Amino acid sequence: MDISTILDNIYKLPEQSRLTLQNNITEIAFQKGHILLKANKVESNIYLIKKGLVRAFVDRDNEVTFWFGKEGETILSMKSYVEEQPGYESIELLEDCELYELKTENLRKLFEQDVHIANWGRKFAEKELIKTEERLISKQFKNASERYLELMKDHPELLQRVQLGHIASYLGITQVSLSRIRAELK
Amino acid sequence: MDISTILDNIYKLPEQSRLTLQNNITEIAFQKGHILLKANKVESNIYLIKKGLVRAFVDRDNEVTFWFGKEGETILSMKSYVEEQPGYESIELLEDCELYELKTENLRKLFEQDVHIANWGRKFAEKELIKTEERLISKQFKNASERYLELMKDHPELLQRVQLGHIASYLGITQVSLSRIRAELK
DNA sequence: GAAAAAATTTAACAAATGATAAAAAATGAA
DNA sequence: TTCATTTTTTATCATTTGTTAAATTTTTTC
Repeated sequence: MDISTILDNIYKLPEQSRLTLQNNITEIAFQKGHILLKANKVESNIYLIKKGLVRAFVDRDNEVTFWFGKEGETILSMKSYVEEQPGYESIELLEDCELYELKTENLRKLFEQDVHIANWGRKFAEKELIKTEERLISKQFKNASERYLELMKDHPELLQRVQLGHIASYLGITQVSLSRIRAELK
Repeated sequence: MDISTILDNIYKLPEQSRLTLQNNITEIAFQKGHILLKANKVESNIYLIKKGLVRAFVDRDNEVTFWFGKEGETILSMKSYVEEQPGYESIELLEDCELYELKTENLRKLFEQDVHIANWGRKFAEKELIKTEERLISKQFKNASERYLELMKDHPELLQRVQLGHIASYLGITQVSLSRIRAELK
């Protein structure tokens, strides 16, 4: 996926501002299995996914996947990006990935200098917020089986690309529970 | 709570920008029980809470409370604010409230005109996003009893100000389960 | 302050999900 | 392909949470 398409999908920027932003972006590739961002670390880059698939997870007693990112989506440590604090999430590449890299520091400067880029950053946060809020509500309204069906409907390709252990974790259940749910649906 | 304090707590604005924003804000009061925002309606205002307490809820078969707002916090229909689409949430006043009112339309114009206000809007969304993401992760990591203890620790005053049915709903459990949890903790 | 209404707790049983272990299936490496 | 490893499913039993109904407590209204 082309960088200008990705940027425009978040918020349509005037040509000049888009080029300014693009000038701060470089391309980089990593292999499946690579840990791109590490928990408890202030991360200094954000990434836009040109190609590939990643997951964000938190690791306490058990490992909980709470986000999947695919083509067009943005990878960042939210705490690092927003508060310049160590984040709670790690990012693992589930496939070989081609990424666009952008230094948080540069982005912060652009936010101060260019009203359009500031609004691009605002729209990005707002759209992520809506997605997160919808997931929270879904979690509160629906049982595991309904959430699984919802995921199948909204993101069927994830089931092809991600192993079920991660899907189960994302849905907030154990892998055993997910297997049971899948068996009941047959 | 003073309007300039509320605005500055989100993001410290230069004097001039803060005054511009304040010039678009009026004060208004409503009584406990008033429904401030209605689901499935494009809302044209956002509110900052000077005094009082509100809840956001979604109403399908059952009613689910997914947010409480108190002094200093911002009330809005996220979908209306972000996408100018009908929202899924209603807002009910749990106490008599004094509010600061701001027209979404005016705010949108200010976002285009003033880079500081655009960044204020960005910070607002980013901070809400972190809070929502933390709740989602808490929901995935912790059982009901742990989430209750966490709420007691982080927002003890809510338990004084909100009836337990709403708290239970916020925690994603039934009121009966919450009663059981509270009994076990004694 | 008494009666009515609303909120909270308790109890009993049902359903959903978790934990552990083992079996089966799928994937990857030699 | 074949063997080893990883992933997924199945089975059993334990725990958590839900459902319904009734009892109790608190709040509101007259």
